[in-house]
This record gives sequence, structure tokens and C-alpha cells, in this order.
Amino acid sequence: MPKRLTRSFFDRSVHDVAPDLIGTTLMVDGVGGRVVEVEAYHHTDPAAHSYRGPTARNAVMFGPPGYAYVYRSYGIHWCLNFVCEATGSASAVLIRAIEPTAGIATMRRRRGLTNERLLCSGPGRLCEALRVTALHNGLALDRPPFALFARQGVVESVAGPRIGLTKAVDKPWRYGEKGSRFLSKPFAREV
DNA sequence: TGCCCGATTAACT
DNA sequence: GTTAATCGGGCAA
Repeated sequence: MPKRLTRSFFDRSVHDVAPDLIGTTLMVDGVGGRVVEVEAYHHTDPAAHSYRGPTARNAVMFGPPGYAYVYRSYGIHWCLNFVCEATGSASAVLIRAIEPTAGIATMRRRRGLTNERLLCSGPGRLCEALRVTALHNGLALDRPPFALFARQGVVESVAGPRIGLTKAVDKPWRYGEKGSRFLSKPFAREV
């Protein structure tokens, strides 16, 4: 069994943590898989929820690193983030896609889908498959129901612009596993 | 207070 | 390609 990641993994720059998360394994109540796509959001970034200061929604982002920040997107979906950097820096990594490896039958049932490629290939899809909701907001990532495991072997990463933004569109802060078929969208260039 | 928009998705044409 | 679902934040009035 691979090594567990602890909260200290997240106590550094969000731009270092984000690429390092590619290839790690995320489990929620025993259901999950390999992280293949993430995006970094720094508090100085106009596209970050924390950019304009704390609110009831983004309060967890202003807390200590190694905790889950879950928010509702477009009033419908949930999105899962990992808080990074020092307490109060309000930076986080959005988990955008995973490659399902555990509890695939459960994920199919929750998503009402059989196509494995589409089970977790997007931030909202992943949260439905892992059943991540507002109840997970503020929970520690190294304690149940969460579990994170270090990657094994070499992982080839690619970077590119983030998805679905109108601000800071040019920043290449989306990271993915090269060639993965479980990405929410392909990367235009492989870096 | 009211209106517009967003770190989305699936079901349309 | 377009659109509806649906809710919190930001900004104008």
C-alpha cells in the first residue's frame, strides 16, 4: 500500500502542490481513484474565490492548509478543493478529474452512467461520484472520510490554461497527467 | 433590494 | 452549437 499523505503536504506554495497532486490517489469513504487533473487558485488571482476577502462561503480557504473547501457551482454542482499554503493565505487546488480505481460500481450507480471515462472527468462529476457535498466542507484531508495516498512511480505531467474562466485566462495553472483518457478536456499542448 | 454572472453539466438542435 | 437548471457574491440603485 502506498504511503499516506498528511496535511503537511499542503503547507507550501499552491503552485508546487498542484502539479505534485497529479498521480496521487484520493479516496472518500473507500471510493475514489488517481488524481489526473487539478487547477491552482492563489489568493492574489482575480479568478480565486478568496480574491476579494473572506465570506461565509470561502471561510475554509482562509483557514489552515490540508482541509477540504467545497462550494456549490452554478447553483447545482459541488466542487472540491484542497486548501494550501500558510493559514490565512487563502489558496487552494481545485480537483478537476480522477481516474476511477476503487468503488467503480458505486460511482456508476451514483452517476447513473456506465461509461467509466465519464464517471469523474470534471469537478462536478467527480463530486457526484464520490458523494462530496457541503458536509465535507472544512474536513481534514488526512482523516476519514478522506484518505490521500502518495503516487507510485514516475508521472508525466502537462500544464495549460484553466477552464471555464473569464478572468486571468492566460495563467497556465491547470495541470494534468499526460495522455490520460480521464481528463475533463484534453490539453492543447503537452509541456 | 434587484439584477447579473460564475472554478458546470447534460440534454437539446 | 445552444440552453436550462439554480444559488451565492458583487455591484448598482
